[in-house]
Amino acid sequence: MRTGLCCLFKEEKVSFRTTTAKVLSSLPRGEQLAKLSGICHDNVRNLQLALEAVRRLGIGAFRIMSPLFPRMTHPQVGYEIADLPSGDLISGLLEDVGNYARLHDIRLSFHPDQFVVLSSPHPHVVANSIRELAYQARLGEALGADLINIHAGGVYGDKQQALERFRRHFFHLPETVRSRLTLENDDVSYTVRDLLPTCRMLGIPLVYDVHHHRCNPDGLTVEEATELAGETWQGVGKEQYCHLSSPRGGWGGGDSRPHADYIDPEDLPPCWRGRGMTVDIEAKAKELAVVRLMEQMNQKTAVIHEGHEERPRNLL
DNA sequence: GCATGTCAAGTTGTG
DNA sequence: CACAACTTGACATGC
Repeated sequence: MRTGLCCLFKEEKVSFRTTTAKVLSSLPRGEQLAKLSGICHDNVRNLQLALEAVRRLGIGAFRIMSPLFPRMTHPQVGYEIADLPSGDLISGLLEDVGNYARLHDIRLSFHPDQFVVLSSPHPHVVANSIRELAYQARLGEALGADLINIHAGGVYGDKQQALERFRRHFFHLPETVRSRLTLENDDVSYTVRDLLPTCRMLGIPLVYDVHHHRCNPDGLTVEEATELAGETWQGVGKEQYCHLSSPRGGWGGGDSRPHADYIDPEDLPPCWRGRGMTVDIEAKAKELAVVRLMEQMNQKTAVIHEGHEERPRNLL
């Protein structure tokens, strides 16, 4: 089992810049592109720093923030890397980062946010979603990221019809997106059981979020869901991907959806240990939470193996 | 300097 | 019916 960090750091000196469409709109095009160029350049350099930190900490995967290149697909102020004054430099750096990730076996992924909805009945929503996915796929190509993970989206009163629209829209996606796209069970609408048929039909993998599954159960056990989701990865020849988090206020009454700072080791499914899989740790303490979980697992493993510490990552 | 309000986009569920 | 939650800053603005 390899652990993954999501987007940000708590203590490491890595940060990503952004800007807004509103601010950009007040500038002439030339100044817009100059400003964006500086931000994108800084962000790619920080992505390199992020991967160096991830490697140093023994983390095996990193989820890249969607706005690495902010507002790139915005209808008014959108742009291409080639439009930026430092475009060539930025493209070169992107390639370097990708090579670094490959060299050190750091798995990279994208997770577009809630505005990407392929099941929507509104054509403009779907069109915007496709544009955003194509942007993330271009970055994925440049960086060697094998995963763009999304949710199935809204239900609109009829889940089966919404999934049918999802499948129809899937075929309008460029191959660069289709070969990377994965579907994740969410905490209000779509369960593993809901998504499996669509994943099988389209030949796309299912990212199993065990916290969402516990908030939004479907009759499958954690072990069954892990196995069934795992089968969808075998067809595409990629290592299974899962998400793990702990509820901020515990599993007792109240809303258990908000994420806690750290992972309660009790929430880690025992059947995940020793399994060939990547597990993104969604916790507010970011890299501190990933490191703490790995330490706790090592301690447990060390006890099991009577004193042999420093287990290789893939045996965790 | 520091505090505060704002930020492209969708959908659902709550008050 | 309006608004917060998803994730969470970072930035621009104004004192």
